[in-house]
Amino acid sequence: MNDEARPNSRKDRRRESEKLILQAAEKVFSAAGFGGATMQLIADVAGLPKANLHYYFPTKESLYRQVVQTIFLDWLKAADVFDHADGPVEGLGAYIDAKMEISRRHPEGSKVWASEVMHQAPVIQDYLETTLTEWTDGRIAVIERWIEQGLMDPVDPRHLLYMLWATTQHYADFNHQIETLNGGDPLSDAQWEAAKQSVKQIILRGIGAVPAASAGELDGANRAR
Amino acid sequence: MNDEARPNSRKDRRRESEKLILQAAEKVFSAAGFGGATMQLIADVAGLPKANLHYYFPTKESLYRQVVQTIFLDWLKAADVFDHADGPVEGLGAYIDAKMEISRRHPEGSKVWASEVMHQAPVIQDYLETTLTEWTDGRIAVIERWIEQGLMDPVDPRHLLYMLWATTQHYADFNHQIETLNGGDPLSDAQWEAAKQSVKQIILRGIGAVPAASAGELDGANRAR
DNA sequence: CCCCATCCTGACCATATGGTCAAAAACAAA
DNA sequence: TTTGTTTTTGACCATATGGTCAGGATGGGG
Repeated sequence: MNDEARPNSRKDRRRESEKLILQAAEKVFSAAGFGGATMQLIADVAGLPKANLHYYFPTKESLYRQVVQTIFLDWLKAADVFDHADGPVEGLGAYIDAKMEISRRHPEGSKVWASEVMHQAPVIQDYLETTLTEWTDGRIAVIERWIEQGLMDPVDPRHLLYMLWATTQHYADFNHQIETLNGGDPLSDAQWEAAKQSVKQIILRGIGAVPAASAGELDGANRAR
Repeated sequence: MNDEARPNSRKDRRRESEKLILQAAEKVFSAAGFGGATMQLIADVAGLPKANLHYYFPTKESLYRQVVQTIFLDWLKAADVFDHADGPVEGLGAYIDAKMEISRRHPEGSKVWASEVMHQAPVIQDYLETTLTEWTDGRIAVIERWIEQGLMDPVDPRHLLYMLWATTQHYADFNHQIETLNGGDPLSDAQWEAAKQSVKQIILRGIGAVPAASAGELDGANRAR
């Protein structure tokens, strides 16, 4: 009976309830925006009485903050693939794949994030100024190194990053528009694959990316434009 | 005295009032979303009593619908540059320039549009299904012709369009994030120019675009990949 | 078995909001 | 000036919403 490691400790159940509420909240916030979302609707989606939400999250804003925070952390984690790569083809390719996958599997989170930023980031401004700024600076350094190594053309790293964010997140934030233009159907597996390939192809070609493998041989040979 | 052509006819004043309200509404909707916007705040921004808004626009939703509609029409008009071009370098280049300029001058409109689409287009779904679908199909045909003429690589036109929308609108929808990452300052003239150049360079290079001028000479010579 | 902390919830409250309305003001036409 | 129409607006209403609270249920530890 007790071979199962403490199935329902107090902390566990609390964590489960919080998670349930957070998931419902993410759905509702993503579908209606912060202003349009109601605690009642979130409660209905979670299958809990409204007062129960307020037991775990004292205010609507605190709940919203948690949702946005969680999304941001997931986003950061997925961005790690950037580092474990020797060159832009591998690094950016993996990054695009990872972000496209997120856009496909969790479009709600992306929408909440987009909405938050569009509204002047009222609750996560500090994240933008600290964590995101640091992360961005780090990635810019990586890209600049790739440029120096002749692995890609000299493009403004900042705008390249914006382009990566824009294109990948577009498939989440505007999925409704994309579906409508697709005859009302969600993208098929093949179509998602095509989307990934298109994005990777255009961007990697657009920056003149060279596989890191060939770098060892050529070294700085193709440094000049 | 009457050399001025009927300065204040009834219709004129009505149009002016409507315009004033629509502009205020665009600001507020863009800053707070449909759900977060209040008629009272729109009225304050417009400098009119709230009841007056309801004289011109019976409901909040009708006002919102007008705002979105106007934005969409502006967007369509700007997209015409696409047609008056012989090849991708000129056509897509001009299109990117035009959309970047809109993102810079009227980020509010772009945000309202993004918000509307993110929320499943509750009020302009019909536009997506009719006008936007037709416009998209037309542009896809143009791009396919360019590909046939060997003016660019064979890329999926649909995903290319999404990429154009995503990258250009990103500078409007996420302008707050971009400003934060820019040290809290808006992009300077030079930075906007750099953004435009980066986007154009990467995309045009990414699709292997060739100036139409060289097409007359080479014709289909470089058709194969 | 009892106790106490944690958890749950129906009922309730204060406020904000979209929208209405009747009366006044403005104004063009006669 | 008079008249009829359009426009303006303060006061008002019904409702929805975020949040509170007191009392009850639950369940682990003694």
